[in-house]
Amino acid sequence: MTWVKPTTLTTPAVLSSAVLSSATAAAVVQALAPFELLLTRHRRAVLAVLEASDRPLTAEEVVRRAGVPTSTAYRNLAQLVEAGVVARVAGMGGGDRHELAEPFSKHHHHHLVCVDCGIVTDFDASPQLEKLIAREVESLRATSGFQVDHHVFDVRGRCQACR
Amino acid sequence: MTWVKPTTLTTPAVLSSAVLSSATAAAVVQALAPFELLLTRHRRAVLAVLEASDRPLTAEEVVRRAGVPTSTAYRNLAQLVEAGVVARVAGMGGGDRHELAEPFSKHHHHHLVCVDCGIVTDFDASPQLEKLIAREVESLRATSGFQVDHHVFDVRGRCQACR
DNA sequence: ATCACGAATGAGAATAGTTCCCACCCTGGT
DNA sequence: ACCAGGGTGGGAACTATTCTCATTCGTGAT
Repeated sequence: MTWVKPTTLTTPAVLSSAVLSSATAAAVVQALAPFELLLTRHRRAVLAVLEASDRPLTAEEVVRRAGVPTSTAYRNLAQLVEAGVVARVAGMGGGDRHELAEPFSKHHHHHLVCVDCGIVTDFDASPQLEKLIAREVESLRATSGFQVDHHVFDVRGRCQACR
Repeated sequence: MTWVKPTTLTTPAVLSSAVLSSATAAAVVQALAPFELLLTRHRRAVLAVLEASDRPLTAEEVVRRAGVPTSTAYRNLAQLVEAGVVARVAGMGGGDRHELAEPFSKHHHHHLVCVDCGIVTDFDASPQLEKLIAREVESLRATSGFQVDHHVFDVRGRCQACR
């Protein structure tokens, strides 16, 4: 009996069950175009798990949840960050974390980082604070030679589970 | 002629020229005591270069500037962070950065992080913003189960050199 | 001073996270 | 069907960090 090549991956093996919302997909395609990047099924899977998660994910978590090979996941995450579709959140061990960049995610938010387990959860700051931060960032842009991309307001401590 | 052991390191070879201020040293000794950590000459050298620097340093920079062996530098930095004498600042590549923790450094400040070269420089936020942040953190402590250690307000972008 | 003992050291091995390499695959255009 | 260009994936290579353990140091008691 001759060996037969398994069915090609039109129905990929273990890819994420999460599906990228079509609105996001459309916006992402726009954002990727200038970089000559296509929205492939792997990139779609990566973005889908990020969109589905309520907190930023490590590269390894993305690999597991999206069912994408490690090297592809890293490459795609880096390219998506480059294109501004994904934001990297600096963690304190266990690697950096990733989430959809602000224009593509639900809304502006900040992070609660557990210094023990490294888990990052989201929270909203008061509008007052946001306004004041915006003003501060603007004045920094004016006075320093710094080209400001964005700001980070993270709170660090110990989550309930780790206490 | 018999071999003679070289002079012991009472005058260490290439250790940092920076000297830890005696006020800081005294406070550090207090802080280390509960952890059964001594203020050794290596730890003193590490703290001295951190105190002398106007920006947070990577572990490798500490190794070079303090003239301390790599494994010792990492071990000591970790212990000093544990004891709350040193603060780790999450960078975005090229490794985490370290500075004296707030009670031991000159004053409260925030960071300007270059996303290209990773250099971190310090800046002060307006008192208003600080006040508002403090209030926000307090309400977080109250509403979430989170035990808040401290907050991070960093601004990211591109430094003049990298533009 | 000397001793005893726990803390500290340091060279290299071991790990974790990430990037790189490169031959092969897939898709869209002709 | 063929070609061109981006995409893929397994593993090697790299980098930052932690671990291991025999040796040395520092401090407090004698």
